[in-house]
Amino acid sequence: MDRIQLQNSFEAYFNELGYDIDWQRLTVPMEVHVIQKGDYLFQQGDAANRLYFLHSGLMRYVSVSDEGKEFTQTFAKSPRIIGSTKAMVTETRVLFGIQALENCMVSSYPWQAFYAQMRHDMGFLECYARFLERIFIVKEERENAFVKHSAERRYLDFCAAYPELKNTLPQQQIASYIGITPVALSRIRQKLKLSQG
Amino acid sequence: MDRIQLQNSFEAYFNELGYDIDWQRLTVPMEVHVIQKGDYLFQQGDAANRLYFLHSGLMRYVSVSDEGKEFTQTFAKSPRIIGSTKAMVTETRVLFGIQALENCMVSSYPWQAFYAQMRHDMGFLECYARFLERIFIVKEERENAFVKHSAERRYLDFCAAYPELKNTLPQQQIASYIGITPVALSRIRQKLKLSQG
DNA sequence: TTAGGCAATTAACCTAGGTTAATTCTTTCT
DNA sequence: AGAAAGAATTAACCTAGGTTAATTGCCTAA
Repeated sequence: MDRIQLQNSFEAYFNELGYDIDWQRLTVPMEVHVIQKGDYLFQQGDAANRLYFLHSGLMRYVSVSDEGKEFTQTFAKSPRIIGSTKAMVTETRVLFGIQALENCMVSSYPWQAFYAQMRHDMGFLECYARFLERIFIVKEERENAFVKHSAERRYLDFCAAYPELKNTLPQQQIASYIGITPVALSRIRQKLKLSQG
Repeated sequence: MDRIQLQNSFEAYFNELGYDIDWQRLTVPMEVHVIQKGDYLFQQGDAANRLYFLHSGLMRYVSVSDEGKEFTQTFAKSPRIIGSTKAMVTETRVLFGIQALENCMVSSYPWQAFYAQMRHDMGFLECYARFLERIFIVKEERENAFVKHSAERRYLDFCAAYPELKNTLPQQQIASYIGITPVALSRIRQKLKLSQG
């Protein structure tokens, strides 16, 4: 994939929402990142104030607590916008890293410059609003799950939501997405196996 | 407060962000709601697809689990936009109710009609994006708190974030915001009292 | 003024999930 | 094929917070 193709598929991702966007405005140079499985696009604590787009591959958002425990906030499957909205918007350091679970192809723009050019485009603004609405709703649903559901229920929900990841991902990562230890996940799986064949 | 004043203070809230908004576009009729302390603006399960604005008073977002336990998602202090972004945007039933903790004055517009008129205004679209960015970041911070911090730490954070509510709110509500039972909160307070005067 | 009702505290007991560590199962590397 | 490293399981024990219930304190209404 060359730069033109990357640029095209980035634009196509937005255009699919059906808004009219004038991409001629955008002259900020795009960067390309090739991330090998296991490596990080950026690490927790970096100044990652860029808009990233995942062209191919699978990544996860992972943050580490003071006590050194990993928590997986999200799995992100291409094609998709990725990055930290908070770090982009508030120019603060990012609270999680993004790690490649497969070899990944990513492109990016510096957000401030990108937004300065695109904010004059109504179609883009609406797309951006749709994007923010969506990620907000997902976060709210996750808050809901953590507060109201048991670990077992969260595991079952994970299996339903990501049937393809259920068998390919190491269980440590699944556990850290659910918010429990690998030991506890193993116990839960054991229990489920016994109770329903 | 008459309707004109309510309309003005609603508009002023947006205008303060510094974007230029042409409110002439907005012809959808505003509704006014006076909610007595303890009553609900809307209940969990309602079709609350309106944009609400809290002019005066204090409210909380409260959702009830299948087992009948209350969870307080947010406290909202005037002046502020309130309501369910998810219910507005996806036209689904709302997953929480909004209860008045003091007598409250609220105005509202039907979101679909409101957005249909205002989406052609760039200033409004940018305001809306700023709003969505902000509520997303808050949700993300809360996710973070639930996953990484103990109940004790969440209580201390609550006290720091809402010093004025700490003493006026019944402890059941504080507990339900922190995500624990009133009994557990009482225990935590006891422990803190002993350990540091 | 007192009775009734709710909020908060305290205590005793229970449970989901954490911690540590030993064991087995899988990969991968040579 | 065999060794070494990592992933998952299992078991024993621990802890934060839930549950139930009794006790106390506080407010309100007759």
